[in-house]
Amino acid sequence: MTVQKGQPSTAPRDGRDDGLALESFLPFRLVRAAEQVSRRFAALYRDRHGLTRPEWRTLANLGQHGRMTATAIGARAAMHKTKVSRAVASLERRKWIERTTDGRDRRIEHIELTPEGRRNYLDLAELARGFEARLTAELGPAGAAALDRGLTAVEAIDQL
Amino acid sequence: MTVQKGQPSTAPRDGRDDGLALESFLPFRLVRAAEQVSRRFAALYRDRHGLTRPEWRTLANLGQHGRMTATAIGARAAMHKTKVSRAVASLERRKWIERTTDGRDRRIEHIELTPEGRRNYLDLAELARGFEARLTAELGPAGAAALDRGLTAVEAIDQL
DNA sequence: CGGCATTTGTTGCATATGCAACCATCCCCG
DNA sequence: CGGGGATGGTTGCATATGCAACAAATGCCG
Repeated sequence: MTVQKGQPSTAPRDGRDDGLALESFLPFRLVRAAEQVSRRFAALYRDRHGLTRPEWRTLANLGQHGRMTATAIGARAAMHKTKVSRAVASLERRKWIERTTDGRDRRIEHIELTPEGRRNYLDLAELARGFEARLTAELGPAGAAALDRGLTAVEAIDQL
Repeated sequence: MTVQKGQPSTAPRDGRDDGLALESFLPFRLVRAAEQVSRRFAALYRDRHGLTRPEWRTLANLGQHGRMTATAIGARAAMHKTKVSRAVASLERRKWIERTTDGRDRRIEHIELTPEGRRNYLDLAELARGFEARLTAELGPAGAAALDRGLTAVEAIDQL
């Protein structure tokens, strides 16, 4: 059987130049790698404290930077403002954070860890450092260095 | 003010060895890079054909490999079987694919592109190649090569 | 032969998410 | 002053997702 002009068959085209090899397609590989790593790390803080990813990221930012507004958290954590809003509400219910309305501009809320929140942040930070160390070890020195440079290149892109 | 032993302050700890610098934390960077790239590519096929990501991945696999089962699609596309099931149902409603129950094992369904499905696959494959070319150009030769090696290292991990 | 475990795929359910609309507040200027 | 527009944050709604339970079919093995 021969493929006719203008009547493409539905047979596989692996390797043909009009198709696509998904397993080497960069966006696919990037997402799959991110999901693989992220799921494993997320399982750690989920099992330990029942945190979601937006909550973990919010906590991590507050632990690192101290008092912040919700907008600032969203910018640093690359999260949609609704995610931040819900994560902050949840962490407040846990009493891991406190809000204070700004005195001059009452739209703004300053968010801050409570002592309990900080304790849990430090605990999770240690968990994170350990995870990253194991990950880096698995990647090997060359692999880890390459990934770092590759991600730096992606981070430098602001438009496609 | 001094931090007391056993009474940690809630002040920022940027750079201290008991905290975490999120902006250099590998899982975070990986997820953020993946989301940035993936969102832009997803916008292309969403605007062009109204496809979701599971639908795109299913189509890409069928286009590349020809007739497949749902399980095989899930394995290659790294998707949960419910995602595959729903994507297949949706593509079937569009008449881009057809199912055939296997003669010997009637649990198995063979899934295959229709001619219309193949046309759209080829169209999207071209879109994908163009996107990847632009992405690679933005990364630069060194960045793209580093990313490739880094992702290869991640792909080699099977356990943490 | 017959029952139990396995495999393939679907669906109910609860949660997570993004968008858009919204409220409250503030700022800019005419 | 005062109204239009911008900003900070929350919420309703529709969709997307994963998990667990499920049905159907098969195969293993006593």
